[in-house]
Amino acid sequence: MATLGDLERTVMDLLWATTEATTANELRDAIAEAPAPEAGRELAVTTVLTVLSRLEKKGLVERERDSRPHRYRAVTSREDHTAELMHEVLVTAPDRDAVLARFIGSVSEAEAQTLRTLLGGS
Amino acid sequence: MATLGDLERTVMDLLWATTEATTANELRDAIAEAPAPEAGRELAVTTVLTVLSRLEKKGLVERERDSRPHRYRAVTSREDHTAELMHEVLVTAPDRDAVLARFIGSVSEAEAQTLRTLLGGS
DNA sequence: CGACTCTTCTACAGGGAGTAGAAACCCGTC
DNA sequence: GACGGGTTTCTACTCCCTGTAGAAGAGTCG
Repeated sequence: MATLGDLERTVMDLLWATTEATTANELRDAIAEAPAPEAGRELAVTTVLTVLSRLEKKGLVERERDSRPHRYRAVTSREDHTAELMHEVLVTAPDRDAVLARFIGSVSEAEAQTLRTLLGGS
Repeated sequence: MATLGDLERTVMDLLWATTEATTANELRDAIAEAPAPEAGRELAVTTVLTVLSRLEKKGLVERERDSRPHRYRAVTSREDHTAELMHEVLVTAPDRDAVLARFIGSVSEAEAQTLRTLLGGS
């Protein structure tokens, strides 16, 4: 299961936040001007590039190699990725129904309502 | 998010498979005689003890310190643990409803049915 | 060609996990 | 009360992942 480091996570969050393909330099700047938790981290652009390469290897990011400063974009949306992770976790247990039962117990009422709607009648 | 290594996972699987508190030696033997993936790994008992200590530190395992060969047991059931992990993953995304929508799309029909039942009418 | 920018290579430190030996501990027995 | 054998704790080492970045290589525009 692809687990992300802090910086990798930060980069993915930025990529997920936009539909535009982004350059390493733009990401570098975005990280520097980020809010609270990431408080102006002045990273070298090579650092960002290394992280992007690793994310690419993990299949989370793809790059446009032909545009001059390469541009990167997330392969899947954050929602797809998160849902996929949840599913991966789910299938690690033999008794999935039991897991789902506990899981349902842990979500808010609003989320439960969302689920009812999603699951439709029948 | 407490992510487990291979051996840690193997140990947890064994502890989850029984309600009995188990000793390091018993675990060592169980691993050696395990099926397919774990094909007879002859570990030193100290190795198992180290892993158990780490699992204890992670809060996944507790031990009976007073019984002579210490006995270990899983703190939560596999199902609880898995459901908790799923929830942790879910809350990493800002748009949880969207994640749930994707998630529902990824489960089997049988599981969807289970969810409908769990969520009850209304 | 030359200067500048961008990318790739290479490297290192720090931390988690697998693995286990050495040392310390506990208890029953001679 | 010291000895021996099983237990537990300490310490350590390796490997891999992640954060971090410099040095070297490559592409581009004048």
